[in-house]
Amino acid sequence: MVRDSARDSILDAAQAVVLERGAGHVTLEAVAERAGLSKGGVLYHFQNKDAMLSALVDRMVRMFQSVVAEKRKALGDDPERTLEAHVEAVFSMGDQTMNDAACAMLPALATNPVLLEPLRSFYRDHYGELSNSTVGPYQSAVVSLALDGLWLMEMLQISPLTEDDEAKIKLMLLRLASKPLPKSFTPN
Amino acid sequence: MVRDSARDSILDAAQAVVLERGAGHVTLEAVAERAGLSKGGVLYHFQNKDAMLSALVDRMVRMFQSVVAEKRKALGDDPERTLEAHVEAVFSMGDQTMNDAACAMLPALATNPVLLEPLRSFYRDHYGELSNSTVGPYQSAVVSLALDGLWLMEMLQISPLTEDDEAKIKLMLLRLASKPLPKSFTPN
DNA sequence: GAAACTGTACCGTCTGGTCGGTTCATATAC
DNA sequence: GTATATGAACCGACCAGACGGTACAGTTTC
Repeated sequence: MVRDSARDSILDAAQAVVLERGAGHVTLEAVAERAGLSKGGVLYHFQNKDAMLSALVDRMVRMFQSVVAEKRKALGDDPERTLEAHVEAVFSMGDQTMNDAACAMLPALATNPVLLEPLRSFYRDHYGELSNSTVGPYQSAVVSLALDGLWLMEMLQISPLTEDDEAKIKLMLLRLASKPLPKSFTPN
Repeated sequence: MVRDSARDSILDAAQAVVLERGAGHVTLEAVAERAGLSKGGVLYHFQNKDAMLSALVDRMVRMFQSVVAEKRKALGDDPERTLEAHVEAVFSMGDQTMNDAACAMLPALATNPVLLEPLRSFYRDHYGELSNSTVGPYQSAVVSLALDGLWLMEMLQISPLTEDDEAKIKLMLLRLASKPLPKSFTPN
């Protein structure tokens, strides 16, 4: 994880602005002020606003990918266990980082959905890999969707789940990610 | 479902604008043009922009609640089967309506997260009810989170799932919503 | 003719983006 | 070792356009 300090501190500032004022109020001036420089300074580092928002999405996707890769490595780089790695990754991030992820995606979604392309491509790859899982594509999808649901809760800041709840849910998801369900639960 | 034709057609137009130009480009003028009247006309029906976005959220939450209520009734108004009703409701909506729901929430999220309060209150109630389910709170939560995940996919327009996939997933979720998992999957 | 509705003109503000500086550290020349 | 030059980082004034909102006049409906 290499940090270009100037660019990264601007992106950090942008996320902070999302958190404090909402995704629709991410202006160049607001970001500049939060980052401790002027609008001109921000535009020196990013060609335009879209480039900044795009970088925000990009950075977050890469970060998450690296966490997944790390967890996958810890599980022996077994393609059948990618889903487990995914579950581990999400829960290892914690609410804070999950919120950061939301703050990175929301401005892009608000101003120009095209900027979410890196995220879309990530999801395509991810769902593509799910067919390799021990538990089959549909059970995998359910687990994966539940993780996304957790993310949505964080994004809209409406999660009514306690940490204890989340720990229990993690356990259940880990088992659902590694052990096929009895036939009475599966389609066909 | 009572429709105040003028107000509702403006709200429809607003959702269309979200779909076509993105949540950040929902301006009074754009909505007016799409609805076939002028900005003044829109502002006659809604005190200001926030009121319009708020009405958008409100309408969607009420719509979804009524669908859930309908499905619950069809299942005999059994508190233990509320979760099943919820699953049925989500899948009965289809991609189109799910997308509409996203289009109703996104502008509020972008301009003023406070406007999402009706949605938050809905989720609080919903998760409160989950403890009554036959399948216990954690399994319920997993099912519910998966539904939210589906919604998120639609919201970010990144769902790589085919209709066939979704049908299979629905089946699995319905079973997970009505039959407790074997002990080997549950915490404790 | 009153109430409901719609259009038009306009104002003040905000925003993205441009552009011509300024600072300052480092490199090069002599 | 001093003078000159270079380039990266950044500032701040400014502009054109978009936006939310107001005021008010006109139209339609009953």
